Amino acid sequence: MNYTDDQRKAIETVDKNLQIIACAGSGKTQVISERIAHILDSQGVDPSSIVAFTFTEKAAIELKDRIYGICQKRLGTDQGLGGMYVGTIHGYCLNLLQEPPIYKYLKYKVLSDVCQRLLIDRYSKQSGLTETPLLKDGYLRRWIDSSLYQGLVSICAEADVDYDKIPSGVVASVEKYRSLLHQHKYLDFTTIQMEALNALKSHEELRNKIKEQVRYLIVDEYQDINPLQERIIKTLFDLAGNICVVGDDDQTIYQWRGSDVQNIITFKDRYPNVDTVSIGLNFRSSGAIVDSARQFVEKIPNRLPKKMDSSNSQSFERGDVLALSFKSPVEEADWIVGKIESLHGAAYQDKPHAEERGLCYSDFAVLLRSVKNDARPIMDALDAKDIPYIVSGMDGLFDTPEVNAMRLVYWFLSDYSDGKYTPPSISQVRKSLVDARLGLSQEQIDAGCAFLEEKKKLIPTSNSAELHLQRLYLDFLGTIQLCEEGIDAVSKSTKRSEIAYYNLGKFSTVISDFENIYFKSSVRNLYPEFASFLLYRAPQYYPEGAGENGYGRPDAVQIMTVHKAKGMQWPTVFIPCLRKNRFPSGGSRGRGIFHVIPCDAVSNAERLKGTQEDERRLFYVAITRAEKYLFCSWSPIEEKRNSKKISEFQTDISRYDNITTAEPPAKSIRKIEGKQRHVDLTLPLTFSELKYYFECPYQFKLRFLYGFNEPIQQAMGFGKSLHDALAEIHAESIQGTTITVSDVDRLYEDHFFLPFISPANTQLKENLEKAFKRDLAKYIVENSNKFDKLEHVEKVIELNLANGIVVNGRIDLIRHTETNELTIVDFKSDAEAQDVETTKKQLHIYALGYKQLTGKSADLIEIHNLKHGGADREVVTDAMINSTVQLINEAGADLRSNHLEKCEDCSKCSMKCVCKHKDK
DNA sequence: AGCCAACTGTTTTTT
DNA sequence: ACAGTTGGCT
Repeated sequence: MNYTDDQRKAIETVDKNLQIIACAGSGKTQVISERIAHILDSQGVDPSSIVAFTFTEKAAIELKDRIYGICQKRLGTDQGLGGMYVGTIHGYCLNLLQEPPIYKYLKYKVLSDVCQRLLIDRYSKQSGLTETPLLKDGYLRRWIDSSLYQGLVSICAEADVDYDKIPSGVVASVEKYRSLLHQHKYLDFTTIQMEALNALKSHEELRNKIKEQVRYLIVDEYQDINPLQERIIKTLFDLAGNICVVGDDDQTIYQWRGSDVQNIITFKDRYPNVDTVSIGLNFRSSGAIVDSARQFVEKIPNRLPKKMDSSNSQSFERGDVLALSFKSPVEEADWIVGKIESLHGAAYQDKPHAEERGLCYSDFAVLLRSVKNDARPIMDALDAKDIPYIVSGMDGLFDTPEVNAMRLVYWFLSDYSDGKYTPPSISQVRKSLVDARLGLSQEQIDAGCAFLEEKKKLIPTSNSAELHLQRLYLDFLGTIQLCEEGIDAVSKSTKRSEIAYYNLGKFSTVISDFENIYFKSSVRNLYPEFASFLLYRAPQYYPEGAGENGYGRPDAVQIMTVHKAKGMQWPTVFIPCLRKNRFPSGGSRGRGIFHVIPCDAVSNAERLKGTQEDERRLFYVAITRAEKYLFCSWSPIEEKRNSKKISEFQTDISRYDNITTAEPPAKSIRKIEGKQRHVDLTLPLTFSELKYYFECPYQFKLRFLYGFNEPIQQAMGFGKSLHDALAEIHAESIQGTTITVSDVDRLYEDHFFLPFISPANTQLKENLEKAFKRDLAKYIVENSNKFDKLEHVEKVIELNLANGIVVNGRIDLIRHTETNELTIVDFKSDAEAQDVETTKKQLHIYALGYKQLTGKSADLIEIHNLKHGGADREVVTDAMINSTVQLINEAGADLRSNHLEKCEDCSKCSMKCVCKHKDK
């Protein structure tokens, strides 16, 4: 590959600290990958001395893939590369907290955004929510201000905050929230980083471990780092000694979420011995687009100096870049769809000298400031012409008929009413089930209604597990004998069944989120709480997502926000709806965090409110997504007061020479056969996912593509507790500590945690406690003679297969036998009813992954049953491993083609309620 | 130019 | 829920 002088300098500067300013389309990922390969190659360092942070998990996968590719080609091997850390800061911090020498956080669970808000609301007083005073007067209110409070608790930890300026009531509330998290053993995304920073600063063992291991720190998207993350980076740098940050101050788009562009602007003043390289040649877009983008972004004051040029990899003809006005959104949408039709199939070269191909629907993107508010007319226009599209970010899961029916089901069961809503009758529920067009017969619906009426009677008095929300959901779907194939029968559109199942699966996820927090409520209270959640809050928490599921790349027009589009590119980009108050955004009004804390308590607080400059950077990101065709447009919405005027950005770009404000007369466009752009898509899988595929491919689909979940059980956490205790035993043994039966009580205190057990169920709790101590003691007695032969605990492996499949997993234990055979060990508590054959496949994958990581082959695999003691042992052979690899490859092919068939044996399957056929 | 009632409502990643 | 924008009216 040929590099420009600047790119080459960026790649080869490894002994000094480095700041790379990478403009849009400048080949940033390639340069970072090449630089990392260069470090490995020329410095001869161990891959595990490299830590690279990316902004998203998706970016991490892409970067890793690129590094592996280069190393394989250059060094002829990818051995050991799994030891490198390439991933998000969050992921790295979580690893720090859950790997030796820290054991405390093993039992902690990461709280998702939705669950965090549920927790805050459920414990509205203990979380500090309703005790948080406003600056004027009054307090934050339950349900209404919880998302504000969520923002507040993160800002307090993530921003540079002057606590002296924050009202003491607010400080006390945030402290209450943090102790609530600890009490329930939760980590939210902010706390992960906060605690990791504390550990990095004060845990000497951890500091030594990192100091020994890490040499090179690389931070991508450095402009979107928040102050807390910067503190983590600085602390790591002090231990590692070398840092390279990559970013572009012009593309800072997450400042409203706390990222601070000052980090990149002042980087060279804050770190020693820094070289700066600006890579500014744009290989993506035509000269006209790059010129326009440059003119547009140069109006921002205080930018880092940089040159921006186009390599002219796309030619420009007048008319390729337009800024148009229309009379109404409908007219605007119709024009867009017309343009898509006229360019569909147009001959296109992805790069100079590349083979020509015809443009496909997936080569068109519609980028919006607000999908929720502006996507509708465009979707309607695409629907009218039967053009496939994918929208991301639309609300409306709860507007779909099938989810609406399920919401009525729970509303009916709960009998929930308040000033605004009264519960539906069974006939309304029946009607909603009919309207959902799920292919149900009269008899099936009758059976379902009878089931509901019967269960409803039990709710006020019973606390049976049968009545927990998820159990009842699956039982109800089983009673009406729902099956995916049945749905097509009533509908002509073939996709209807997948969409309905996807939405119903999402509803199962909604229940899981809710029960995660509310599981211990009595059934009597659970239902009304859930009903009010479904009525008031859930609709805003969950986006409609059908369409983006699956592992394939559908040939469809993409409709998304500019934020989502960051890092992507298309031959053709539409940026419509450029109205005043929309783009640049008029901003949000109403109560915000600065009604709770004063502005001057947070340094650089402006950024959190959103400024014109931020909007300008966002628009710059939008236009630089286009390769050749860029169509900006606007139209007034007559009936909306604030939507009648043109965006100042549209006016601005209309002045530029290359931009044409009226469409030139149509020319004939040469069309050839369409072909989707080739992209190597890696397919990341974890072993726990793959396990379900091995059991039944359709079950995999139900769980991971649709989102169906199993009911929560009170004993959940038992196997995990044992597992965590074993991890500590082994890790401490490797350190030379002698572990004996006398440690069991301490291990019990540190690791035994059952998040869902009801306090009333003392019998179960006692039994599990005893089982925990007994199993652990038995294991120590039977195995402590081998504790001096351990090699690794909880070894992370990443298995890369030739066709882009990457399997992630963790090996419980690796040790030697008396005769020095290398053994891969896995522990099963009796509660985990995993089939032995499946476990063997798991260990074969681990054996292969271990070989890829270390070059060493395992001789044996060993499966321990902790309840009964003893272990099964088997010799590892190439034939066994090859047949497992074969199976994974088949799985990959099936996943990519969405060909996930039902298996024969449903007897043990917990998903059979939503699988079995009508006639069985 | 200044006043005021009517109107209106963003973006989302992180295990 | 609330506060900034808009546009009609003085």
